[in-house]
Parts: sequence; C-alpha cells; structure tokens
Amino acid sequence: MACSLVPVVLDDHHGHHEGVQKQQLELRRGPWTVDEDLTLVNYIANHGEGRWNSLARAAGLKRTGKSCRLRWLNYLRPDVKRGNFTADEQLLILDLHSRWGNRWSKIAQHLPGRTDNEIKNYWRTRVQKHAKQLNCDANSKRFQDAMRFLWMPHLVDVDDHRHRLLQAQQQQQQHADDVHALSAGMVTSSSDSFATSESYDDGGLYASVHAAEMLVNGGDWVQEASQGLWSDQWSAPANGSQFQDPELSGWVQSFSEGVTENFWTLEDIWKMQ
DNA sequence: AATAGTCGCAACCGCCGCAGC
DNA sequence: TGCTGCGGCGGTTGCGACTAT
Repeated sequence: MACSLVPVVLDDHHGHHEGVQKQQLELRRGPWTVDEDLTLVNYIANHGEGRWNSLARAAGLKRTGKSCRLRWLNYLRPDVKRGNFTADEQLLILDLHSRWGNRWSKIAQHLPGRTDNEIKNYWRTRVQKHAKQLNCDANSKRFQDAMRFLWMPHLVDVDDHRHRLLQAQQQQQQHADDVHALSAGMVTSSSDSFATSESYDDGGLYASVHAAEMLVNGGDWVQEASQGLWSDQWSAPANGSQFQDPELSGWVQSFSEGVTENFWTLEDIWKMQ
C-alpha cells in the first residue's frame, strides 16, 4: 500500500455545513512511515496529545488531525496491547457485545490496552465469520444464545485447561528446581508447596471460582457469575433443553453437535488463542 | 510454481454531539 | 441562536499476507 500525497479538501468534519471554509493542502494518506511515527511520538512526548489538527500542523506532519489521533490511539500509544485476544478477553467481548451491541469504544474501555478498532476488527472477522458459517446473523438472538451457551463454556474450558497446564508446568519446574537444589545440598521452603497432579483436579469448583476471578474488570459479569447465573449456563445440557423455544432448542442442539464434531473443537479454539 | 480466494488489520469516511464564539 | 472547529464513534475499504487448489 503506497502512501499517497494528494490534494485533500479539509472538509472531513462538516460536509453538511454550508459555507465551510475549505483548504486545498498537500496531505499524505495511507500507511504511516517510520519517520512520521517518530515525528508524532516525539511531538506528543514533548507537548502532550490533544488538539489534533493544530498538533498535526505544529509537528510538521502532512496528515489530518484525525489521522494523527487514530495513529496514536490505535498504534503508537505505549500501552497498546498487541497479539491475539486471550480467552478471557474473548469472553468479555462476547458478553459486553451481547449487552451493548456495537458500542466498540465502550467495550474497549473494559479491555485495558485494546482499542475499539481492534475489537471491532476481531468481531467482524472472527465472530461474524462463524455466524456466517452458521447461516445466521451475528446480532440475532439465536447466535447470541449460541455464544452464551456454547462458545463461552468452551472458552472457559480452554482457559481452564490452559491455566491447569501452566500450573502443572510451574509445579514441574518448581519440582525440578527443588530436585536440583536438593542435589546441590540446598532445601527451599517452597518445596513444601509442591503439589501432585491430583491436588489440582478440583472438578467444577475450579471453573466457578475461575470464572469469577477471570473477569476482574468485567463489571456486572463478575456479579452475575457469583450469583450463579453463568454457572448455570456453563452446565447447559447439549440438548439445549433450557431453551423455551423448541425451534431454538433444536437449532442449538445441531449447533452443539457441530461444535463437538467438526466446528469449534476445543483444539480449534485453543489454536485461536 | 502460479493463481485464486480468504483473512486480518490499518486507515479512511461520514456522521454526530459538544464547546466556544 | 446559529456557525464553526474539533474530538469521538461506528461503518467501510483496500491491500499485504496467508492458504488452498
């Protein structure tokens, strides 16, 4: 994608206003260069952000203020988190979207380091793709129910599995360290806390506790989890019997079978992380 | 190896609401 | 009270990367 230098009418905010003053300026569009990034970062480091149009001019950037703002917020800001969404984040997005719809900026406020643009892209590319595969609208109640009753529990399972795996790895590492220390004639106090694999085989209890913990920043979701709302849903039977709508129930059953057979296996979701 | 199709994501566009004058 | 400038938001686009054939 080549960066273009084209005449741009500075009319990007109020095209609907008559008599607006228009300027013909040579403005850059398209991908930002390293030099532009450095210019913007350095300028903000020295002068702070805000007042984007004047900032763009003062910094000598041939960009609109909007473009500068977007570049900073979505890419250059030091606290922007990169990489795939964690299961926790996916769960949170699904939950918040079911509450607020496409209020991306509002949703982003609950995912530190994630931008509204990133969440929006995630939703459109991943979630809507699966909705399309299911031949239903991503905003439909059916799809949202499927998300709540099927995808979320799977994500919890995956996150649970990952957590246990990490725990086991840490314990194995600790054990190895202890063995090494003992072999070297040293004894560490932490060796007392070494646990065998049985000690963290805690069944469903873990999922409930973990669910409450994992969305620490998730607002009401945590409360709902603690009130048993979500734990009920996690134990939703595969036959969808808790749906009052028999048509929906049947549909969910086929969805569930699709999940377990060839759609979203745990392995698939694991790979998505 | 070449081509077509798909995906992921950065960036842009148009609209809206707010504040200052 | 209306105009203007601006920040912010959600929707959309375009293109490089990746994958399948």
